[in-house]
Amino acid sequence: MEKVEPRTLSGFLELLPEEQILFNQLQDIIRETYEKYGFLPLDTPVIEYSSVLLAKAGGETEKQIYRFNKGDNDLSLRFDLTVPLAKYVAKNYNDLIFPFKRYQIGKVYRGERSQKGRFREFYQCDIDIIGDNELSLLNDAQIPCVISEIFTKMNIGKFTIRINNRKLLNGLFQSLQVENNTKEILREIDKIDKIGEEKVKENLLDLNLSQEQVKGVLNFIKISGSTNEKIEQLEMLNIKNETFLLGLEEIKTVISYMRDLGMKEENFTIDLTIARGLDYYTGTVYETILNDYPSIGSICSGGRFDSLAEFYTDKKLPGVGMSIGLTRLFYQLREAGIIKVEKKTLLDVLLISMTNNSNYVLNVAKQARDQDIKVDVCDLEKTTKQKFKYANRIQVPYVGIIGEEEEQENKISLKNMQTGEQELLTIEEFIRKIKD
RNA sequence: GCGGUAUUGGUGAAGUGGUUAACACGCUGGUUUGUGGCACCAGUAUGCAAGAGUUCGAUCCUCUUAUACCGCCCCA
Repeated sequence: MEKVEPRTLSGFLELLPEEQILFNQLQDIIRETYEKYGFLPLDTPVIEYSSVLLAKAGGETEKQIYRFNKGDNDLSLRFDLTVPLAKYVAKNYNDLIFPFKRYQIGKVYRGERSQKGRFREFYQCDIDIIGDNELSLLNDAQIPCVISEIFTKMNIGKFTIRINNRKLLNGLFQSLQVENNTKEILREIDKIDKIGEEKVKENLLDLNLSQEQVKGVLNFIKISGSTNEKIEQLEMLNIKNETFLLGLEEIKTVISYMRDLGMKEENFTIDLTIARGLDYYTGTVYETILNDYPSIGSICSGGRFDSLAEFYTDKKLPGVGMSIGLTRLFYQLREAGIIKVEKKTLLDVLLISMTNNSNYVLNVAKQARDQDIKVDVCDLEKTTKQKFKYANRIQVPYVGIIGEEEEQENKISLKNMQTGEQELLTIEEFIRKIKD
């Protein structure tokens, strides 16, 4: 029979079991930490009506979205978790308690040209806090604390959450009177780390900015020093623009709250060049990098928006959130050797029977499982050598050997596969030993 | 959407216009049917991405297609 070649679409990540175990460990840290801070779980469909997903979308989104027809329905795969959240909040407004804090871990889809570390299907792990009409800046401060705790727990080295406020940039643009092509300017600012100051200057001039305007922009994004020094310099710019001053107040407040929340100084910084979100965010914006691996890029980003669901409802629903791109993070961490596969099995113990008598060994398995021990029984008809070979391959920490002798005495020989030590234990002793 | 480079077993790969496509890892079996890892032995690509062409002869040269990777674009 003609066989079909088993292959996976480009840009879709598929892992081996031992890799998936590692991936899930990271995901568990994220989920547990989100829950610890009071975020509620949410799951929404992968497929939505195109009209819902594309309510606000512009050109690029439409190009990247997976869109198809089924019958008369025009459907799309979700490309992020924020738009479905907006729909959800608008739809369930009357049943939700505000501020609504939700987390969502799920796959999203983007029909981009896939490259190494860039996926078409990937996990996003979002937290967002949605207010009804208003939302305290305390939330802007709590979000990076959650993220900081997660990356600390993951033990992936030093990281920095870069913080900025879009009002600073918008206010600056207003004061410089360069408001018509802010989007392009933001894009250039975002590139400064990559292409350097000179090139940015050139590009800005190409955007028809005057020498003076370029100078104004560069003076702003070149501000450096400690967090407090940066704030000082921002104040010294003496920009008398309402938006700018509001942004400055906001970022000062947020940072003050963050310090009160115990956020370590080394884990955050003001970075006036981050301009992510382009036209999406309206206040605080965040981006996170690993200090030792800047080339990995941002592993987590987000920000504040004034009105989450304006395309679905007249209600004003300000929100703030952040998203970890887990698939990319996992892939990059593994590529860089920061995380390594350790376990090939989740089992605590594998039972190996030396006899053909199934009754006793299966009963031991049942008793162990009742005590929440992860246990499996090796296929009975295999040879002893094959059974041990299997145990060795899956790297199970313990093997429970059960033969005639053990069966008669109601015991089990527990072998530590690392040290090779073996001892004859009662079932109770065996269970106690595995549990600690 | 636009460029560049590549494609040899399950994996990492060497190699040449002309007999059996190196080596290593992995896997399977055996030496060893109440004890794995180590060692030794044996097995493991009718084929060099697919198709067409040039040639007495192509994995090697040419073209087309597919796929992958690297840039650009973009990244809510």
